[in-house]
Amino acid sequence: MKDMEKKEETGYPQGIKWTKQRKNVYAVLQEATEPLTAVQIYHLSEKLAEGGEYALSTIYRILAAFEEKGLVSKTTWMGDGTVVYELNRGEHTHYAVCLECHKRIALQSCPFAHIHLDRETDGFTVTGHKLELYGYCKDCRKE
Amino acid sequence: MKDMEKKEETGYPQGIKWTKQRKNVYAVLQEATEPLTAVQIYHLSEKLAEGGEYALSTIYRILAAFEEKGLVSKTTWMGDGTVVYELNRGEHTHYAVCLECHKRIALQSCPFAHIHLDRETDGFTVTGHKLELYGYCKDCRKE
DNA sequence: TACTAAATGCAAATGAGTTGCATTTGCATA
DNA sequence: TATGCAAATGCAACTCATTTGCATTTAGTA
Repeated sequence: MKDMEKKEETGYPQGIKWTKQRKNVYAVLQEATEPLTAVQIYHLSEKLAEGGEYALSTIYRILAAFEEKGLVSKTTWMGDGTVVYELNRGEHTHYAVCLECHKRIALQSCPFAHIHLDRETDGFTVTGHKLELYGYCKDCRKE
Repeated sequence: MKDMEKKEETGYPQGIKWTKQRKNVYAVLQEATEPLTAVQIYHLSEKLAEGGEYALSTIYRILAAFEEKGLVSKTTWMGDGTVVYELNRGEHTHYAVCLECHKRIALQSCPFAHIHLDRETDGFTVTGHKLELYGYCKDCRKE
């Protein structure tokens, strides 16, 4: 009871069992500047753990648990279907993907910010969207 | 030489070896009203073949070949990463996906038809895009 | 019609992700 | 602080989609 405040001080969302592997996965996601694959998260977490070996299946279970709690969102790169995870920070980001070098460039703003998407989809209530642009980045652009 | 015209009469794009399995895959794709998975194409082609058994690996190889020739485009449903194939008909279609029943509703038009997407992505030349809307269809909408 | 490179079938391999089960561990409570 | 148990973990085996090597067949040409 008296530890209630202490628990909140941890900075971790409540209502989850905070094992060391979960803490590490969470830390990895917080430091990430881009969505990551499960395998990337797995390697980065093991690096944080220094010597501790993790089971990949545990990473998948942790990510599934985080997703269920609304902590993490799971998406796929549209181009190739790669599944990636990122911390749910409230905003959403779209990417432009270079067809040559496969680099991803985050768009500063969502092109739909001021567009009503639901106009044409009669009967359908739009709650979200995903967008990916394709083309060539300035390094790969053919001249 | 004298068969040149006959070959063109087949209606098949030239420059590819037209085996019976390729003809069937092509026919399946032409009849399709939606992008299909490799396994769906596999079953539908076998149905067309009436008794002839196909190797699934052949279907994958045919689809890869068609894609390389620019005949087919391979994409993924963004939501779940399912890989699907469709004939390259020049136009592109976006879908609204119901989060409840997973039905896909094709949008009649592309919201970007008259929007310049490249404005904000300085240095990046946009050549294409993918969009998926999420929400609830009229049957599943919560009231 | 015969030849050859490309296409096919088959079976085995790969890679991502999942699952069952025995063991370990947060964390709530006594 | 010690204790108990539900939840989390590790491991290995499994599934599912896709790929690959290799021997055989076949379309299209010379």
